Formats: sequence, C-alpha cells, structure tokens
Amino acid sequence: MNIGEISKRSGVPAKTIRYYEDIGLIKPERTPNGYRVFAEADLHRLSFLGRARKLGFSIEDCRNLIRLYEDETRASAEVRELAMNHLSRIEEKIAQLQNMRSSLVDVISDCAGDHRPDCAILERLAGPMT
Amino acid sequence: MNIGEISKRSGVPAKTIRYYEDIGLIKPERTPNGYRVFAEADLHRLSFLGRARKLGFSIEDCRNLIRLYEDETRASAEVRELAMNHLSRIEEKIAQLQNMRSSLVDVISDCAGDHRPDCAILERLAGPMT
DNA sequence: TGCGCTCCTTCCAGTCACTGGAAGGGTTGC
DNA sequence: GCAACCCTTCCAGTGACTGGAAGGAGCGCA
Repeated sequence: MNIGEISKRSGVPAKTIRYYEDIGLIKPERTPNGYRVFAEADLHRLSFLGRARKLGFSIEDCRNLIRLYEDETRASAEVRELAMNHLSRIEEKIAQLQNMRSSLVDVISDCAGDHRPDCAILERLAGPMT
Repeated sequence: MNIGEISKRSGVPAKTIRYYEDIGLIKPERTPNGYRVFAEADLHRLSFLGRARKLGFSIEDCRNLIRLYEDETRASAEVRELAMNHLSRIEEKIAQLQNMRSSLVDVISDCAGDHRPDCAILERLAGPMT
C-alpha cells in the first residue's frame, strides 16, 4: 500500500506520515522508483499514533508508548506512569486556562461594549491587575 | 533607562523586549553606543503587553489592543468583541482539554499499573477507540 | 593603566508538530 | 500521446519566545 492509501485508512495525513518517517517513528520500505510501501503493521502503528496524538501525548511520549507496546516484558506500571504524568500536565493546562477565563470574564463584564471610548478592559490592561 | 532596568520594572525578560522591538511592538531610542533607551511610556506599554499576554491574548491581539488603547475615538464595543473572541477560543481549548482529560482518566482507570505486562492503556491505543 | 565584572549588542539556532507550496518525476486510463 | 493524479524531495513558515556564542561598553578598584 502506498502513502495515499495508508493515509486514507489510518486518517493520518500523508504529509504527517512523511514527517513521522523523518523523525523515525515509522520505517516504510521503498519500491525501486522511490515510492514508500507500507505493510499492515505500519497501518496499525499509524493508527496507534493517531489515537495517542488525539489524547494529547507528545511525539516523545508516543515514541515511548510504541516502545512499551512492542516490549513484551513491559510492566504496565510504566505505561500508567507515563499516562498519569501526561494527565497531570493536561490538568495543569486546564487550570491555567480556567484562570485566564475567569480573569477575562471578569474584565469583560466591566466593559459596556458600546460606541463610547471608555473601556474597562483597556483600563485594566493599562493599570495594575487585581 | 536601559533594557535591564525596564525588564526588571516591567517583569518582561530582556530577550522578550528585544523580540518585541523586532516585531515592532515597541520602538526604543538608542544612545550613540547602540544601547536601547526606554522612556516611562515604554514601561507602561510593556506592562500593558505583559498583562495582555498573561490573559492569553496573542501578539496580534496585543497589537490591536494597543492600537485601540491609543486611539481616543475607539468604541469600547470593538475592544469587547476582541476580548469575547479570545474568550471563546479559550473556552474551546478548555473543552478540548477536558475531553482529552476524561478519555485519559477513563483509559488509565482500566490499567492495573503493576509489574505485569497486560496494559489496558496500550490495548486501547492499539484497538478501536470507544 | 590594567583587570575583572556586569551589562549591552547582534546573530544564529532551536523549540513543537506539523503544514503549504514549489519543482519535478511516475503511473494509470482513455 | 496526453491528461489527471499520484508520488518524490526540499525549503520555508507557524507562535512566541529562549539559549547561547562572540564581541563591545562601562565602571569600580588597585
């Protein structure tokens, strides 16, 4: 199967697949004319990658996840720890964004939002923050 | 005041200030020896930028906010709209992250996390997602 | 006057995970 | 024989910095 087909079947864009080859995440064969040839195992791998990326795992995490997936002697604790670390990073981000959100809501609620130039948002940005 | 001092007083790193000059957000004077010289107005501007960035506004947003701030004839509605757009982008991000979070929590809860190799996390990544 | 210390300058490269586009060659079907 | 579509590589850009190298400027002290 060549790149167009595996892209369709895995849902991973061809550009991204080439990039993944570049950084060593997949290693397709080549035909004599230089086209990449993918096996079923590559499809499986790409789908795995796609799902991990959708869960927000970094490329480095994905590399480790694949390594663990292919290591028959792995301890599930190691996978779990990786996932837990990722989870806490996500929770941190959520908390940051929620802080931003509440400051924003706060600031916006003070602004009339009409044709006049007085604007509490700009004043809050200009002056000291609460 | 030179870059070290304004950096300390505004809380914006010197590197970042140089970058802001590069992209035209501030335009300090220069002494004959090439050192940047900042006025009180620059300090004000940098503090404004720092606060806007802390609220997650993009550089492009910041550019617009400053333009509006300095435009005496602005309508506060325009500022409000900019802020509201930013707010909805943030809320979208929060929602995305919360989706990730719940999928992750879900996946993690199925994994024993012990010395054995069976791992529900890897299985979920390998197989079809729920 | 020389020395060390800190501050300043510019420029280049790297981050992260792609994505867009150009230029060119291969394959397929009519 | 040619159009339509697939594939290739390579380069550049994204956002907002950040790190580091190489070198000049200023200042206090012996």
